[in-house]
Amino acid sequence: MLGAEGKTDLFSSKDSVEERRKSPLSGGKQPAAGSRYPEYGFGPERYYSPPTAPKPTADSNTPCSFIPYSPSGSIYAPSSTARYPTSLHLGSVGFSPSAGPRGHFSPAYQLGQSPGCLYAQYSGSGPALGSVAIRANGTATRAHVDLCNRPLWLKFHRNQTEMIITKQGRRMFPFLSFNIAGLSLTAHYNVYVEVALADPNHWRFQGGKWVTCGKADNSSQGNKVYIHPESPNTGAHWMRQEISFSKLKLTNNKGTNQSISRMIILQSLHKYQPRLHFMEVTENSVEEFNTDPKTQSFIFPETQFIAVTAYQNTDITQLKIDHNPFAKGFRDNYDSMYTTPDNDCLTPSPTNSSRAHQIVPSARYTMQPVLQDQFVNNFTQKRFYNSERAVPQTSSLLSPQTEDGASQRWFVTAMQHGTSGSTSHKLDLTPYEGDYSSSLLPYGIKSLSMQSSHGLSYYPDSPFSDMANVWGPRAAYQRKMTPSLPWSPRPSPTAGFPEDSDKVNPQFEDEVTGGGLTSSWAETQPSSLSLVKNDSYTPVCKRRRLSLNGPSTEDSPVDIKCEDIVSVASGSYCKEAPSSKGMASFYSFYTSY
DNA sequence: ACGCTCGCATCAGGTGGGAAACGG
DNA sequence: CCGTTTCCCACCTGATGCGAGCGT
Repeated sequence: MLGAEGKTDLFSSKDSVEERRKSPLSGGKQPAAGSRYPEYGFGPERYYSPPTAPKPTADSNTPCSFIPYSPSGSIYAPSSTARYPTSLHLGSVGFSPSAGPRGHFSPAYQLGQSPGCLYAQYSGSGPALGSVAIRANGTATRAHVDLCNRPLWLKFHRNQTEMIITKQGRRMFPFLSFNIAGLSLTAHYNVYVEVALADPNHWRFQGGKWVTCGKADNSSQGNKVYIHPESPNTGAHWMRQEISFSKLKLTNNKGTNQSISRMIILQSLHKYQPRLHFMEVTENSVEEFNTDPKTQSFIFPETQFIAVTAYQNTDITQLKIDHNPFAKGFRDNYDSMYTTPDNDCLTPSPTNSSRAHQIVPSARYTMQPVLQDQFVNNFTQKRFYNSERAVPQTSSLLSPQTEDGASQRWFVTAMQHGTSGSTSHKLDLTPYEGDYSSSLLPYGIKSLSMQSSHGLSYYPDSPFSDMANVWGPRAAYQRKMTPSLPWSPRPSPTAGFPEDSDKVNPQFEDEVTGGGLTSSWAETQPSSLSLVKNDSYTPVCKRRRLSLNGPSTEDSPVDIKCEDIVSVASGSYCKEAPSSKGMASFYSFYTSY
């Protein structure tokens, strides 16, 4: 059930967006380039949803004006608009057996309606939204989106994700990052994220729990949309790499003049649901915002969060500290993290977790399910992508991408029903319980944790910039290209790199098919990783608050192992690199820090 | 001489903690 | 009074510029 959440299919095909807009920082027109990914998709019969969505209201200030199709469920429509019944939720009414229960790449569930509110009774039973966009020519275009860092999102979601909002704007963490497939290669799209109220309540953190406290302030004004700076761009472009919104900032400053392009204005203590939109545009309609372009929208319930000006739940705080590189200075020392009661999954090794995350290659290229973290590591890319872009998707017995899908459970631990009190808003992860023991590495592997280090790129932007160095113009343009005017000529990233299709597609295919990972390397990798840890770890005590929720130990072993798995998987990734030079770099890297 | 790579230093910006300020 | 917001701090990452070293 939960497995379907990682992948969502559009639920709204033809959507009139009130604030249809073009990015001022548009990318350029790009000749149709070979897509790295074929138009993967599933039969329309499985994802069909009403192609004709109701026209949105003209209330541009209302997030819900973007929501043409109510079954999106998780978005709360302020009473003022009253377009969306609060009882809507995502129902799991369809299941794709062909895709298999593979977690990240699990089949999408068809969107359905059923009693209950998604936001009020989040069961996680049918988060994936499916639908089919009907093209003008009558042929259905199927697009589906993967939430790249879904495992990390799930970690946060278990504790009710909180996002800091500040006057100057605070980046989201985890940030939104997607992979999409199924777009028209040549069609142009604007990609943007909208953050809408997820429910009608005002929330308060009380007694270690998030509880509702009155009604939400529906009068919220201000920008709720963040347009991806590379918009507009071709479907080929969007499908080529992760679509990252790492620069998206959240603010509570309604007076900010940056809000339109860079910030989304939210209200503290309100629950929000980010939504991804792909708006197909045509050259002729670039400046015509009154046209009615096709818009495909996606919702990932696990990205729901409560906006706060200060963290309330210390578990969330710890998760942020453990996973956000910019908060590395707040990380506790290794020993305490493994001896204190709260060394649960939320606080895996500051070292291994971060390194593991860093070492994770772009989810785009393979280990997405394994790599539960946000980051794409430029270190990894620098050292491995150049020698073998086809990454080790195939690498490891540790990969969650096992065909049986059990590995997915690695990244999802049991709900802590008693801890946050917001269980009703959490994904029901129980289906993932019980399989840890059979699929996880020995705890001892913890020793393989790697010291988090510096100089690593966490955000997709950087990785790509590094890839630029390694892959040449194809990747280089990703970063070096400056936001250009709409439709400005842009090099075709794939045109000059015919190998892309050869190397990347197979990977993607592997993802889809649940390509297995070789296990041989896993037996050897630990030693090197252990060495790393021993050499690099330096205990540092930092202040740390204790969670009001108390230790959540039930799943800690799982997460710990999970982290380790990532580390090991990363190692496998390294080993996969055919270049001995790359390996040398790898080892020197770890021994030097 | 020129171009390239590498390492270092610097700076901008992101992070959560904690105390003070604010407001109902 | 209490909950929330704001501000400042130390710490960290990442981008950039510069110079040294090396090869052509």
